[in-house]
Amino acid sequence: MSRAPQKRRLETRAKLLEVAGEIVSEQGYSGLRVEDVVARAGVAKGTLFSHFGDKDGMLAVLIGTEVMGQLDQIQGLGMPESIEDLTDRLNVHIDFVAQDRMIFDILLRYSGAIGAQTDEVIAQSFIRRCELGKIWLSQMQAAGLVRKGLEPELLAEGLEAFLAHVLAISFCMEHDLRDPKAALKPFLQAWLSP
Amino acid sequence: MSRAPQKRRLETRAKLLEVAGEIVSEQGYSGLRVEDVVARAGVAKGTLFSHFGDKDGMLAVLIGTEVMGQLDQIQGLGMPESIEDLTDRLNVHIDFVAQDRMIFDILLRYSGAIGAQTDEVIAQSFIRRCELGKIWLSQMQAAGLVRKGLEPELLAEGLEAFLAHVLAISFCMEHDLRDPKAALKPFLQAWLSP
DNA sequence: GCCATAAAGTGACCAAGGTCAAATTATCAA
DNA sequence: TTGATAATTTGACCTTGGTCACTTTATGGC
Repeated sequence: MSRAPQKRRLETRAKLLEVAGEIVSEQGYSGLRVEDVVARAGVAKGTLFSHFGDKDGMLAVLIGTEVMGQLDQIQGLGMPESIEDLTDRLNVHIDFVAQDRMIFDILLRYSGAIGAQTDEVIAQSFIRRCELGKIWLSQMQAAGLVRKGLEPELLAEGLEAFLAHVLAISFCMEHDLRDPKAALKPFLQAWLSP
Repeated sequence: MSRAPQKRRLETRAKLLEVAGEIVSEQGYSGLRVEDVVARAGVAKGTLFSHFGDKDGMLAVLIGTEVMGQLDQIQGLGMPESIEDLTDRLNVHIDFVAQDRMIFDILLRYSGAIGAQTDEVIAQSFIRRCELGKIWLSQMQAAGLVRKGLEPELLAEGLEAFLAHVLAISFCMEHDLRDPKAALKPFLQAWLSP
């Protein structure tokens, strides 16, 4: 018979994430190397992979946690009171995604069906993110505004794809993020009907 | 002063793509190794990287070429005559994207702004793909049908993201694929207005 | 306390993408 | 033809993510 994950394992996991977060804040996501993480955390390489599957898995948790933290803050403020307010909040995420091309890739890869399966904490993060997306969308219905002066190619592309992602996933949320198959039909109908 | 790329270089490039295509058809995209490609093509590793930058760059050209070929075929048939016809054509792409998770990643990464910069041939491919997406969308406005029985997680996810991609990019096409910034505002307005 | 068993962690090893200084080949002017 | 220069290719070497048989540590029943 199997036993629940023990205290030590949870501590190791937390330590790995803490160290990874430190390195990211020092050198950015693209400067994050598995070897550095395990060295600083004082564990072996295999340990990291036994916790997160692969490097991207760990990044997904890191990024997801950061997004989740933002959502907690933003949602704690209640509904947006103006377009400017809404735009500011949207920009938090746009800036985050624009930081590094990798962030968007990881978010996309681990969101939706697959992301929801990997980690319960992250799944909740994405679900909340999608709920926020819906709120934003309904708020934006009356406006259609977005911050001007988006700068480099990276930002433009990240924004474009990020929005597509939010749009797609906000429809999945009408049904169940874990079952995009079931969400597909209403998604198409809503989009394709006049 | 600089000289134009010479015959030999173009032959080497063509050989690499030909060999890579062979290996993909034998073993799928995930079975494609740089070492195998250069070995079969009879060139050194560095040559491949000097041509395509990285492995994904070569894959983008390969996949882009394949997509472009499909578009040529499909567009050669003229406008779809029925929903079934349209659905069949859409399914060609869905099946293609569903083949391998990697295909979608590459398509996404190299499409849009960045894709348009890497390779003129590929840029044309994406532009035509987006044009076709618009045609499909206008055709589907009256119907909202899509093939049932989409099977594994991979397919569902690939489809979801693929659609999001088409949706976003079809709006970019209203303006200029190379300038998603300019396309963003109308994209949002069209989507968010009642 | 002691043993059986499961959980957690280890680190040598591998795979495969990517780099780059040096060698080779092609081109052109004199 | 030949020397200078640019284009192209080479392959030894490196980096880094990822694997897995094995060791260590914790837990629960007796």
